[in-house]
Amino acid sequence: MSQASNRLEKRDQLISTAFSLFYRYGIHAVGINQVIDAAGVAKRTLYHHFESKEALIAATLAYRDQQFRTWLEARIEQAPPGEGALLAVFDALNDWFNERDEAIMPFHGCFFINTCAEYTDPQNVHHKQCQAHKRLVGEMLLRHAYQVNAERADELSQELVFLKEGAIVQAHVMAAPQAALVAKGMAKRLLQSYAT
Amino acid sequence: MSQASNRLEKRDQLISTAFSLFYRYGIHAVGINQVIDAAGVAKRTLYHHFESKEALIAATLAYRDQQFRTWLEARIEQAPPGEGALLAVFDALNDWFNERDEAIMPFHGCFFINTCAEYTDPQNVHHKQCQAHKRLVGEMLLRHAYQVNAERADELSQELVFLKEGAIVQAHVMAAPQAALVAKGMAKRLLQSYAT
DNA sequence: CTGGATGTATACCGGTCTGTCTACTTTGGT
DNA sequence: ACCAAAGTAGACAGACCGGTATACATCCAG
Repeated sequence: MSQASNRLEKRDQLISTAFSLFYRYGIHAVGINQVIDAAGVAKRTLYHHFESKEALIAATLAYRDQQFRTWLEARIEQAPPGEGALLAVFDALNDWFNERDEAIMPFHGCFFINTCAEYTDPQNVHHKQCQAHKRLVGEMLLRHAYQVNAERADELSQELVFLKEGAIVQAHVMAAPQAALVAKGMAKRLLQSYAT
Repeated sequence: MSQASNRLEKRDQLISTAFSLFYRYGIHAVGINQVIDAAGVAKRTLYHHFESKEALIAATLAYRDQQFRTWLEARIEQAPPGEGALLAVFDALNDWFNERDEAIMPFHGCFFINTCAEYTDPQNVHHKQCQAHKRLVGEMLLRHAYQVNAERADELSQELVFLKEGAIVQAHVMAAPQAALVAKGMAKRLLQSYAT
């Protein structure tokens, strides 16, 4: 057993526990005491690793950003490049919504949209961090859109983002896990109109 | 001066004040004391009209549901029926995002999406109330979609809802008020493919 | 003209919030 | 073997939470 890392893992333990609680119950609704109890860690330890709750929130957003983009990138790479890759996004969403992919379970909406809902001011630190995440995901789609239609890649990827966000909201708010399939159908027709 | 209604208006005053605060800062972030201070009302008065904060939240959601649907309905009715009405939705969104319509200012995202983000469990009372609102808005679109393509009205309205939700999220999270125009462009092409 | 509904102001209750502090233990690299 | 880093448990501070209680004022309908 790696005792050495056991110590250093406390930080990650706190982050992943905080993420699970924030994601499920919302950030304001979860107190620091809940986090440390669930993580099985002393309060002092939390404040050893993080200056404040704000810092923990920032770390949680960074953690999820990494996890989510790594997951989506992997799902896309398994598909054929170009159109296949872009449609694979919606298959990935489908598995996410239906909690069929362990790597990204469970589903309680988009953590970043949810966080922006709690910090509605676009100038807010956390809101900005969510924007940065969405920008990176958008750029990911853009790279693949480039394979489909280089001249209109910006347009195409932007429109696909709309379908993606719409699907996530619909799946969460309406508890409609089939939303990804509707969005995929729309995406297919969109791709046809962009085919070169 | 109508002193009689002055009394009865306190309830509405509380609701509209609570809405403004909840909408801007999130529900969990706003305390009951903030609400009564902003409304200029005694705490006893709040608890005379509402059993609890939960009850105030419910009333706030009902108030916004009414306000929003009345506003959107009016905006749609001003446009020619059928396609015009459906496209008018996106013009309305455009004015909302850009805070050009006093009747619906300001813009901090969709109150119902935001509330679902704070109460992620679809079984939660408030989450369900948000679903009900979205269902009513969806039915509103459905009625107009029926004028465009009676056989495929369900499909069409559902797809327009995706564009609408996508636009709202994009406008809020990315602070991109032009999102409504992108969505309108997509909607136009969608309507072409549904034209009878 | 009186009584009940609605309002005011303010103190209070028990609990929880973030964050600090004390005092002690475990661990691992040098 | 030793010391700094990282950990533990838990009390504490001061603010704020939702909600109740007390005591009194205003208003209007029967």
